[in-house]
Amino acid sequence: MNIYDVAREATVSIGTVSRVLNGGYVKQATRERVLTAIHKLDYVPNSGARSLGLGRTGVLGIMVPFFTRPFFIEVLRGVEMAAAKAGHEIVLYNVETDQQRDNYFKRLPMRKRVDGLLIVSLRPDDQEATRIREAGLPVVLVDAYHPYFTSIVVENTGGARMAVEHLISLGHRRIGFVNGMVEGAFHFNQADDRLNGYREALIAGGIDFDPTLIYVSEWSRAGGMKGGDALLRRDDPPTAIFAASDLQALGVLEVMRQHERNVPHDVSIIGFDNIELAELLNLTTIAQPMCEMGVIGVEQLLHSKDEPPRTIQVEAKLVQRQTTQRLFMGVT
Amino acid sequence: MNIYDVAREATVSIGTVSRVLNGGYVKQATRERVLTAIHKLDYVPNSGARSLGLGRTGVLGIMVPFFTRPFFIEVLRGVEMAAAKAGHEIVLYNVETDQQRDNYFKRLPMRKRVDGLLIVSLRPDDQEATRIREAGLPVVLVDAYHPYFTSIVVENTGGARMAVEHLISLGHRRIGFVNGMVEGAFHFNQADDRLNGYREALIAGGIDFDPTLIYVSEWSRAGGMKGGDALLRRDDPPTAIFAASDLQALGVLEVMRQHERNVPHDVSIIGFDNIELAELLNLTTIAQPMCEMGVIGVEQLLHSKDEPPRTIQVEAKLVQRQTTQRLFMGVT
DNA sequence: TAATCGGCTGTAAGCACTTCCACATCAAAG
DNA sequence: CTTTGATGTGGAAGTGCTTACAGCCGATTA
Repeated sequence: MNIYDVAREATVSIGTVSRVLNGGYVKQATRERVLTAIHKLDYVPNSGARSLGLGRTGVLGIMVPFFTRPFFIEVLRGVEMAAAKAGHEIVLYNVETDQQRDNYFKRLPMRKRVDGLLIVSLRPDDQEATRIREAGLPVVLVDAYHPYFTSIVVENTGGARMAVEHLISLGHRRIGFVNGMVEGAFHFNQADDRLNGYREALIAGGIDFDPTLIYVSEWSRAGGMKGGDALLRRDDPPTAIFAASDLQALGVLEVMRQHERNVPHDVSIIGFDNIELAELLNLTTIAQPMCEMGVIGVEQLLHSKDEPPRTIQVEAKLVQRQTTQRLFMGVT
Repeated sequence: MNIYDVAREATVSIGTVSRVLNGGYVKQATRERVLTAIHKLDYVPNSGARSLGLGRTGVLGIMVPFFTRPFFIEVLRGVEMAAAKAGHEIVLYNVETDQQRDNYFKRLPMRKRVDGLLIVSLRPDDQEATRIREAGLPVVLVDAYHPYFTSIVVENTGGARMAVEHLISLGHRRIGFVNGMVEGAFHFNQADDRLNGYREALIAGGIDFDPTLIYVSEWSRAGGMKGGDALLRRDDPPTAIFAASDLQALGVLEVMRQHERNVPHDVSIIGFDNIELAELLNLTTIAQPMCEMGVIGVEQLLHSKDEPPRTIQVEAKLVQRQTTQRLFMGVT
């Protein structure tokens, strides 16, 4: 079942069938004959051959680490929506190991399996970036930054500052920070920015920056638990904790519950991301428009072919819920 | 940059290059020359041309409704793991509307873009099934059943029975059921099975089956809230509620909290699925091996080409947590 | 020395499309 | 009645790969 069968059925040439399919001069009567034949034979063009002739595939790749984490799911949701709307399919490249990451960065761009590649939370090094650019594949980064590519990031520094300012405004002065870590060679670079925001807010609030109040862990609930635990065991545990992601914040909450510390009475907690669970558990957090970032990413991928790369910064917003409150001063 | 360039660089024919890539008789010295050329030119075969010549694509399709829901994410995780292990890519076909569903069922199988298609929680009607089978594309169903295809399902009836038996064993006799509904024309058929399990358990426990204790809603938290609310407003609200999915159970929990009913003291709640959130919120539930179902699905897709379709039933397990307890008999 | 054989390689024919080019058709214009 | 131009159409080349087939070479065998 191929284009020749259709051509024979409709008594036209394959060129005409192709023109009906792709748009081009075809007389109305002929077009209808061809369409009838297509319908009758239940013909659907072979997409491999199509992309070979066309030079494009109609497929967008999305490369993402640990795609089951809520943040990535939300981005993915945006990507899927935008891609579907534009008539593109998406293939998922999940990255869980350094090897996978390197492998994808090395081969993916030149295989021409996808028309464009969206890279989430992963940063190519300069050599990889150069090769990708030379391969000519459109690439957009989401939640990551590289000067060679259009990048979509939330205001990480500003968001973190906002979180800590919020805590300071509530009277807290000993503020712990559970930051995210570089997992393998994935080159997350959000952690640095959020650390800067944390520091800036402290300094602006006239509070000494104390590195021992910082715990660096995986971007996961388990990671958050480690951080919460470490901070809790101090002689002078912080009265408030800022976690670099909601998932980590949930881990901190969990630890507080285990140790029977009341949140927010004994300790205030604020996260970052505003995943669905945050709402469910009433977690105060800094929201970033995750889904929208995916949408913007796809739009950039599709509609800004030859424009120079630019960085699009999206806004972070404080979402106040029940896990932060004014510091209770039993004794000054 | 194509296979001819490599052939020229290595002073061999394209046939030899192809043989190096795909395995075949090539003298060691020649092979090395070719590999050097490939490396030097940074050559990666064009996958469109490859699949055209090869007749297969190395891609698996996964068709799934509302993929962001936790259940589907878990299945997807299994699918991704198994596909990656087998060296296949996956393309995601998300279904949110009847139109998308029909469209995919109509065209997907004959486009040959994928080597196999995994359909999750969606049931083709007989006509669609016939066309798919005739197209010759391997198809496996997960969490859905059709006699034409290998299907992987949890023991829905048994699981539901287990849930209700658990409640009965705790002394409950007025047991509400928030079941899932058919959303659009998606033909979920789990709801019927779970209803049967509910009924069976009641009858076995000598309890009258009361249809007014059943509320049918979307498979979502919002749906669960509606159900919980409806059951709560009765003159004789149930002392225990079984929800057909954890997401719905969470909605019920939410409503109970809003109305200041203590769970499990005032009312016991049990869900179905055992999503990650269930553990987080201490929800008693019936676990189904979601991730594993995805893995099995892919394995079946890849390794059981010409075997007759069969139904693989996986086990459901009761996971007791904190949302169910023995009925407190203030007054008999 | 000639026949045979296995390892290795080049050639060319697919695979199923798209698209360029040339040519045909037909109406309006000259 | 011829020219022009727009509209339609068929044929063929091109897309980048796989693989069947035939042929070559050197070593083994008769």
